[in-house]
Amino acid sequence: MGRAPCCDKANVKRGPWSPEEDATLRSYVERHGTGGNWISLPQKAGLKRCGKSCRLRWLNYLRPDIKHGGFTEEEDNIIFSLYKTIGSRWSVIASHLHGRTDNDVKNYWNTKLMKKIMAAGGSINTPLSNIQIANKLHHPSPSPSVTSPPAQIPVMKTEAAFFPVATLEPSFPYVSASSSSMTVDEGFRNGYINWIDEEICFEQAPAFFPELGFSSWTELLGGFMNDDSRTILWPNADAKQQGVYQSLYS
DNA sequence: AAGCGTTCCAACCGCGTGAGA
DNA sequence: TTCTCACGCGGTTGGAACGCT
Repeated sequence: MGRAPCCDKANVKRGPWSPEEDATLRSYVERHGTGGNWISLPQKAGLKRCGKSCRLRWLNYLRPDIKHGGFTEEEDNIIFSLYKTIGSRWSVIASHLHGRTDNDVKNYWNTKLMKKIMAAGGSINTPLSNIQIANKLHHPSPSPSVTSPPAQIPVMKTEAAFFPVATLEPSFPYVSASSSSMTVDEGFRNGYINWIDEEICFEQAPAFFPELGFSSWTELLGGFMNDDSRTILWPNADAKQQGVYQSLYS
């Protein structure tokens, strides 16, 4: 059984928005705000649209602070840098670009920037995402893979247990400066590890590898490697001082 | 000018999350 | 504690616009 639809599809208009609909929505939101409820907004505003559709139209197109037009080189650099650090978390990336939406950034990346970078000889190595790690737990495979997992894998609750990303943000970016990077073995020896939940690290980790599809910590950490494949993109020192990181093999 | 393939982006879809009942 | 429901997100799709032959 599928998910219940958010609205009556038969009675709502779909497809491109007309200028009249744009005007109606803009006028309504400017006068009344969203009221914290997009679902009921279309009816109040007199639009035959799904609430989700209204929300998307407003956020991605009608909002007054939206920046339209081409991306600057500075924006390119920010997107590329963040993508390499955190992967396809478009809303986070967009939050670093004033006036850009996640949809904008995602489209720009998929249609232009990625090709531009590849054409320039760049490599696009992203961290092994939280979802990918968690996906391995729930969908173990014999051979490790760093390709994107199938969409919509229900792993989010597990993800939080593995990677306390929320604890780290907004100062989460890994540092890759040579002074802050080290080999995997050094990392373990020095007791910097890890992002992984304490209970799992200390009590369950060794048993996890076959199930996760990894044969070692090194393999798991491969997704966080620098381009030279020998050093880790390492979390910053602040996070360590905050006690977020604990020794695995101390 | 017509036909075809490609690119781009607005919009949709379905899921996880979190607030509140 | 459990359930419900709206929100926000990332992935995907459809079709208009564009470019090439």
